[in-house]
Amino acid sequence: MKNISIENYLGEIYKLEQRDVRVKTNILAKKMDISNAAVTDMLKKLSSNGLILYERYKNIQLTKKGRNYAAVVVRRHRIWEIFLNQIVGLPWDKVHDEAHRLEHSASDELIDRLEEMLDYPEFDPHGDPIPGKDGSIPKHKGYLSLSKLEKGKIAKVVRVNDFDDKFLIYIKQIGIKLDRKIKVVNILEFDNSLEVKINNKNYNISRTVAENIFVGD
Amino acid sequence: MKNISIENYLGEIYKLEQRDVRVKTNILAKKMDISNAAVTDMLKKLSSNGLILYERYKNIQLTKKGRNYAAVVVRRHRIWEIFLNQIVGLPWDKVHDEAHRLEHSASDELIDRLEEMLDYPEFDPHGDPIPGKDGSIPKHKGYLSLSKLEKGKIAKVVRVNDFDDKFLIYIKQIGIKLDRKIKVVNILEFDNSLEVKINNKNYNISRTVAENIFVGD
DNA sequence: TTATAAATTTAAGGATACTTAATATTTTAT
DNA sequence: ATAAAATATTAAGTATCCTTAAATTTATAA
Repeated sequence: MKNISIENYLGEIYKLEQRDVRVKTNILAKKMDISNAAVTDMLKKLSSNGLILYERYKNIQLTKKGRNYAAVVVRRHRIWEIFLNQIVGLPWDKVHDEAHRLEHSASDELIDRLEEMLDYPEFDPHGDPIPGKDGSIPKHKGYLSLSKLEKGKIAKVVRVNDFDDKFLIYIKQIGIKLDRKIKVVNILEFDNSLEVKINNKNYNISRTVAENIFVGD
Repeated sequence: MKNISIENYLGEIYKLEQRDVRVKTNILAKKMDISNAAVTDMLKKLSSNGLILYERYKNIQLTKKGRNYAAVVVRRHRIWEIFLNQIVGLPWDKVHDEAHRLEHSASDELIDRLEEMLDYPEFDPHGDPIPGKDGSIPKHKGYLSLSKLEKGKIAKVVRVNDFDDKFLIYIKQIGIKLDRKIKVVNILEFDNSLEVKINNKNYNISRTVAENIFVGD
């Protein structure tokens, strides 16, 4: 039987590693809203199961075995997200939590069937890649953060960070969605915020917001 | 947060009550493949939560509160079953187990959305009724067990018991599905088995099989 | 450099939902 | 009616995954 707790830890670690974040007890505890002590306990368990490399007080890393398993978990999650968005019609900002609960419950056969229904998508509704069965990860072309896009340039949104519903609701409200074109009109020196043009309207967005939006060709 | 274990117990008790089966420790233990002792423990908990009426060594019964909650659980399960069967295209004999895992994970909003997509169905793929939000239970017309149908009569299948995949696979293989017409050609005295006509072919089915198939007008 | 802050781990303990073994009660068959 | 069988409960214990508090280690900043 699937160990839901282990799967959740692996998924979180995997997503952090993908973003090149150093994975530490503290971060995991905050992500999962549990105590640091609980995380330490579980890290020992993951380590003894050969899923992570772990030394006291050091950063942790997935082993090959751990990464393979984690990719399966993340794959399930993202396929559910697309399914809920495209087939069921749930809005962008609702699919993450729902998929998080469903991701441990579906059989491999069901996930495969959903993937088939969706015609083998490469990216989920937030632009996050769907790991293949072999663990391979699709890449966006010309990928960079909106906060790094030069003044005057235009690019299209290919991914947004999905860890905060309120953020998603906010950017949806100003017209940001996948494939939408954005122009950086100006970068304001005094607070580093950006003036951007979306759908022919100008908005001022904070640097923090821009850092969580990613564009590509 | 939902207590999955409690929900599973309530669902099982509810389904037994619907079939007018006396609900006892033993039956629950077998259904859920756990020890009698574990069931006794949980019955005390359900009782102290006001979900069942429980006295040592006696049959148990859902309270109003317990029945309302159980109806929600069963409702979720059966809506998932129909969704998996009709929208996702899973076969008859696969949907039960899959739905059982998914039934605790979906939000109320998702269940409502699935129900809407399915155009508010009354019965699941096995013919079991979907409890309404108010706990009301749709009824089949002229409902009775195939084993009670008189010799020479024809009726259509409206429900089959779903507690055994192998049973479902067997009856599917001889052409039995919902709305299919069945004629009782003969009842064999020496073993009470039935000769039935399905799709213009004759089959001999055991009394046990017939008892798990239900027909109506 | 060193004091302080932050992060991490250890220790002790709690809730949940199981287990097996022993005991108690009810049911069934003679 | 009563012995045997079946069922149910209690008791003791386990695994999992959390908690808080105290101790340890690492990082930061004066």
